[in-house]
Amino acid sequence: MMMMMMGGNNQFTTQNEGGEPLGNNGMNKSVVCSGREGGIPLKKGPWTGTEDAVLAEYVRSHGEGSWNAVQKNTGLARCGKSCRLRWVNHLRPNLKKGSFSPEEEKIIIELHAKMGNKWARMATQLPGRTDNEIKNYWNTRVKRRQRQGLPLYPPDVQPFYSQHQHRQRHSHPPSPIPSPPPTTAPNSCFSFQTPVVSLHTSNPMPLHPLHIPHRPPPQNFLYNPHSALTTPPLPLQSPNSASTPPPLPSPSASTPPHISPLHSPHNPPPFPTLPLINYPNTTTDDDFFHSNKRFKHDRLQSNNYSNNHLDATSSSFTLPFSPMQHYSNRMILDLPSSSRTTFNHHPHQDSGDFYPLKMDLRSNQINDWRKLRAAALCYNR
DNA sequence: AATATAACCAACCGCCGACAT
DNA sequence: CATGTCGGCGGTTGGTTATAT
Repeated sequence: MMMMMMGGNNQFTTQNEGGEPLGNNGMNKSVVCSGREGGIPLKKGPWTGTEDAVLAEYVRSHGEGSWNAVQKNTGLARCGKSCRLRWVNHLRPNLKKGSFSPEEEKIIIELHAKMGNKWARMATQLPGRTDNEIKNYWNTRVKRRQRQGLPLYPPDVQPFYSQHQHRQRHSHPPSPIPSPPPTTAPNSCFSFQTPVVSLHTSNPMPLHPLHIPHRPPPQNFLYNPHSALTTPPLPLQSPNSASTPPPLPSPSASTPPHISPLHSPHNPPPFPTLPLINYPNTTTDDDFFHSNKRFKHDRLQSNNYSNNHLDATSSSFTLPFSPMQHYSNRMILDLPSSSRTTFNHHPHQDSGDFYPLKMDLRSNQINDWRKLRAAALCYNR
């Protein structure tokens, strides 16, 4: 418990005697997962390692799907949606972590040019990557390119847009930036709107790296939830950008120009917009990325990661660490995964491959998360 | 050293379609 | 056929960290 208080972050799990969450974290808005199932108040916010272990063990035993059964059968105070998301984005095997490789980035750009914001579909083309990762990457890229006044797509990538828009999933504009309603402006400027396309690729979903059969409902193993605290939110920032680029020609003669919600003769964009493709003298992606300090840093981290971590494609290794054993011992640091602690972990001394207590640290503070995940999955295998 | 900004990331929300009842 | 449930998807939010000023 003392270790919970350590570190550069003052967020830590607090709970009362019954394990009822006292504090909240920033994610804790209105409850979408009904908030309470079977009398157990559902927890929100960052996952702890213990919760991860419970979920991973459950999926290992019973297979994917029936996510709502997780809470019922394990006592894990998470709604089915949350369990599924956690599994898909963090716990399932063969997930790649770390920065995207240049090749992956190129693929993402090409895929986005082809299919727009179809993150899940794009993820099927990038083994080990999740739609959330791709989405985050793209959104960051959009912001960065906009701020830099650079085109979203490199010159060799031509966005391909369909004849008509797909259904709009939401009534509100899907833009990360407030924008006027779409118009029929003939010229296509940089747009945050989803350029939905007619997909030529009907690639089937690749086989799941870990084929987990569905199994009948399980025996229960109960779990005691915990909670997290938070800090107040920060104000949003408005983007600033470079000069307005010249209008672009339609991507193809057979397809109508992409309609930008940011550009209209009647509703001029509230801020300069970017072109969808590059101009002759603009910086290429690679130029930009390699002049980007954060990018270099990420590459460095990525290299370190690949040097210090196991092969992402490997899903069949074992560790002395057993998450469930750890869980059952209840000798845990059940910090929320948003918590930071000065955990005495030395990446260059990992050769011992023993990870005490880490199950209950935030996932992104666990350097060898893949090992941890694999350990959870390989337990008792 | 302190503050501001950018980038990254995890997780939530609402909507939708498929399916069961 | 209507309704409810569940799982999936895309958009968005907000916390944390790294870097710049």
